[in-house]
Amino acid sequence: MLDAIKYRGDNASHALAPEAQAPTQAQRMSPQSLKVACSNCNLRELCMPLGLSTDELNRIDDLVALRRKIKRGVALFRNGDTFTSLFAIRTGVFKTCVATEDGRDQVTGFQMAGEIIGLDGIVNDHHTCDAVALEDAEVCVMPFNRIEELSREVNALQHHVHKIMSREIVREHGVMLLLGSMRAEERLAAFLLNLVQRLHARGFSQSELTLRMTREEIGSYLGMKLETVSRTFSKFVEDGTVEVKQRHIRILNTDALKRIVNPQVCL
Amino acid sequence: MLDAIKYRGDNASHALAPEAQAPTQAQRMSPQSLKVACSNCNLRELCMPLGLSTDELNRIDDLVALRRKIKRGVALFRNGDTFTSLFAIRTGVFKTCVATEDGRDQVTGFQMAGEIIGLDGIVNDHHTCDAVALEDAEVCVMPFNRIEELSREVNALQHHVHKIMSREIVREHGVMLLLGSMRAEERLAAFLLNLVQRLHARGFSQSELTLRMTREEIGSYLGMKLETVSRTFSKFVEDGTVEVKQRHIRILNTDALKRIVNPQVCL
DNA sequence: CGACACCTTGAAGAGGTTCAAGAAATGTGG
DNA sequence: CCACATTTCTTGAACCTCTTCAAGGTGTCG
Repeated sequence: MLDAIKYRGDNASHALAPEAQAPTQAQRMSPQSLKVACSNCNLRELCMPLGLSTDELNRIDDLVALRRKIKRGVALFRNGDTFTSLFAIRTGVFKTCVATEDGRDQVTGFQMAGEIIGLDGIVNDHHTCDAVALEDAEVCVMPFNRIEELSREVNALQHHVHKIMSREIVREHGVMLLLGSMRAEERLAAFLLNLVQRLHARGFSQSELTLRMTREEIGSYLGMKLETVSRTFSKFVEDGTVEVKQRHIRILNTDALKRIVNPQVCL
Repeated sequence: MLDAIKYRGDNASHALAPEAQAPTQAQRMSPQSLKVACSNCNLRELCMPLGLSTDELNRIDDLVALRRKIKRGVALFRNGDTFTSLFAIRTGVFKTCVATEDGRDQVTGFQMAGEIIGLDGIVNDHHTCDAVALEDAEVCVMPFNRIEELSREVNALQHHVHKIMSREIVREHGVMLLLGSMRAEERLAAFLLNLVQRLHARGFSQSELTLRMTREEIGSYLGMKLETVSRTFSKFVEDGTVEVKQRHIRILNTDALKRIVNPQVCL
């Protein structure tokens, strides 16, 4: 499903241990290169189209108006906020969530480096969900009118924007499938496999990960109560499928997880 | 949520009783106007941007390569099919559904006149879901490369495409909320309210509708078994909230349904 | 008119929730 | 740096909603 992204970060530990992160490339460079520049960004392959000419690349650098740092727990945008920009995540993990009028809410996704958030705001010029940083984070702010302008001129960018939105639609189909037809164990197994796969695509381990979200947030995303999440983790531990130390997870048996998600095919 | 569309069809009964439908405008017109033309289409306000110049309108007419009739039960496209075009529904209702490898499937939506399907195919040039007609239907086929071409030149079209995709993302957020945090009664009530609202936006009754899908399909969409759908309908009937005669539904107490969906706010 | 798909209803059972209590980790202020 | 408050996580027990299995009814179409 997810494109096979070959990404080698210069500091592959940053998302697992961001607090211990070395200075980023931009921070280390000379003043003039402090200018925001997609063409230099080590996440380029994740959020920008491939195969651009140098001219096109230079123009795309103008897409990012500024970078913004978001402290853990703070919202990048909230339901009702005026929509102006899309955001490309540079570091950190976000959750997005929607709410009913009577206060229940639902996490609709967890987003990490290279992913784009804010697409929900385009329809009505207002955001319809909250995006909250689950750890200190940094995003590139891309004013949407600039995106539209530039994508009229750079075909690859235009198509890239369409693909990003389509990918989000397809991702949500997957979540609907999960919420509509899977049982607790299957949901959590699918969740873990998805997370670890995305982290792996970013240069991290295939078997170890640190959750950036609470059991309650996982539960909200997966449509189950936090107690059920906890119990299901415990069951996986009993079965010897994973090791759980609070938020640190080590997957001991990937195949077992896959079998849980897809009983028929894998058995 | 949904735009307040003021649409007056010339034959307001067609979606409720399509088999008794009078000839469409195009069918009645002289040969030269048989050419597919958005500028003439009585659904234009639903699927095209507003406020175009006549020049722009004429160019948009070229978007639709052809119209295609789909018999009830037949797929417009299937998971795995090569993606080439988006489809604007002229008449009829479709369901879209995704499937796991081991055969379980999940209805991801029901689409009706003026709505656009096929967006899932953009990311990987292949469709990832099936779109099946629930009754005899007709769609406008819009090759996606033409859409991209033209939307580089017509800003309103470009923005319209973005809005359509964003709207779909927001809609799916709503479904996730439903699947993740509502109970059976709430889901079915929300489903009925949504359906009747969309039908009303198309010129139909606010209180009566004919379901085009089976209990099983409703159940799949809402993440519940067909028996539970049936039982929940029966409960609504007992409570005097709706009248159910097979697939014909009459809503007797809209407020009661709203209260079921939003207990706190409405009580 | 008979076959088939679809819908309804009942009874038993499973899976997940709710409520409750305690343990572990994390953050804060002195 | 430690004590305390707070948040987060785990586990148990009772309960409830929805599912499963089963049977019969209704409607539709060739």
